[in-house]
Amino acid sequence: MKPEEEILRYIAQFTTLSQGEAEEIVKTIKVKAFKKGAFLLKEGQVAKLCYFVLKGCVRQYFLVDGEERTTNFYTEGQPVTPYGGTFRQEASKYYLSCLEDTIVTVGSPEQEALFFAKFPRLEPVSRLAIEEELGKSQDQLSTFILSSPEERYRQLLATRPDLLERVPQYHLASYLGVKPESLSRIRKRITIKAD
Amino acid sequence: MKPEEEILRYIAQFTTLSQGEAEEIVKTIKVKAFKKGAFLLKEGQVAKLCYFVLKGCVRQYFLVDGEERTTNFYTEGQPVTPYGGTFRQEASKYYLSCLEDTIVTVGSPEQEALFFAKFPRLEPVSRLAIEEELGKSQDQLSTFILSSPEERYRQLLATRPDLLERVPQYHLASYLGVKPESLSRIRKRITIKAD
DNA sequence: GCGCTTCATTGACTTTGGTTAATAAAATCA
DNA sequence: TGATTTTATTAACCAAAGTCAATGAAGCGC
Repeated sequence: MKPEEEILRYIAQFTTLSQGEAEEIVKTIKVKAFKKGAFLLKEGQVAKLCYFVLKGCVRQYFLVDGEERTTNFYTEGQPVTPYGGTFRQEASKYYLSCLEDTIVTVGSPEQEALFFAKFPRLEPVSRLAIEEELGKSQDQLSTFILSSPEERYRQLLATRPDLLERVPQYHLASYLGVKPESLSRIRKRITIKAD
Repeated sequence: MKPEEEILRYIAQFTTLSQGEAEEIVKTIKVKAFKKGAFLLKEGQVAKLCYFVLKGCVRQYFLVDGEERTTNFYTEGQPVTPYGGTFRQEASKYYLSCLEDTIVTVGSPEQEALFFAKFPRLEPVSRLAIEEELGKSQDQLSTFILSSPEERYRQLLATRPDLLERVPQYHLASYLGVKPESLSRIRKRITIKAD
């Protein structure tokens, strides 16, 4: 599968695209590659662009007292919608940094307008997609917040096992809201129980 | 302010409505009243409707081992978008229960379609509104996960002090991800420190 | 208003995560 | 490869949340 096609798979969740539409979309979208360690967004910048990960892994985090707090990992097939992305034009508190060499599509509000002018049918579909993301985010909020760190780790293990492979543990710890030492102990506890 | 106008205030965040649009909207929307203790949604039901709270308070929660875990409180001026609301027609794991006598607007996908047919200008606006909610949800996730329960309580105190008045403490505890006993101790710690 | 039920607080004890520091393992790079 | 840096684990100790149980306070129904 060519990386560009990843976005078709995503759209296919919400609607059935005609052959022509699919080809047009692949032609229309802008693809950009980032090296490991590169930033899609830095704190203080106004997020003007939206992304969709075709390949690689992007980590979202912000700083508290100089310490990084990871809030999300975006991997293949996930849209990256930095808060204030299109509507509020505010300085972002988030960083978006590539944990691997990463390929994304890039969308600006202007492109988006052109895109919907060309494919008006997809405007409501896009709303559905965002509603879906909202639902997921709220689901994550509830399952994560109301769980212990150990439950959160198990949850992560169940839902995104790929992350355990490709993301350093101290970033996962930050994401789970614990210190690396604690995550280490949690892992130990779990393997002992598993015996 | 008539309760119906609450929804105009919400929309005004995202766009400026003409007099005529505002009147049409107030005429178009469906309003429904629920008694304290009534359910807008129960686990296992397919959420077909979306709500917007005009007056009162709705608690969202789900069950883990028979125990309620509160994930949100919706009060005046907040949209209630149960996951799967419009797109996925899946059985919900959430309950939506009224903590007070509550007045909401009710929207179905069909009504929504009619609505956007009448006000096509508002379709992209609605998308912005949902993006905004998504951003808030993600922000909430990050600030909550990465805070201690005490910080979370202080946060709640700062952002939604009304909830402390109108919601029983054990529901707040559940919302903060701690046991009622712990919330009690947190409150004690804080008042002692405040001396 | 009285009584009952529900909710909030407190105490003793356990479990778990934070902190600090040392060490081991792994990744990186010259 | 070998040396250096980064990341992961372990230990000892402290603080905070969970658990269990008892007591007070508040809310509600009759």
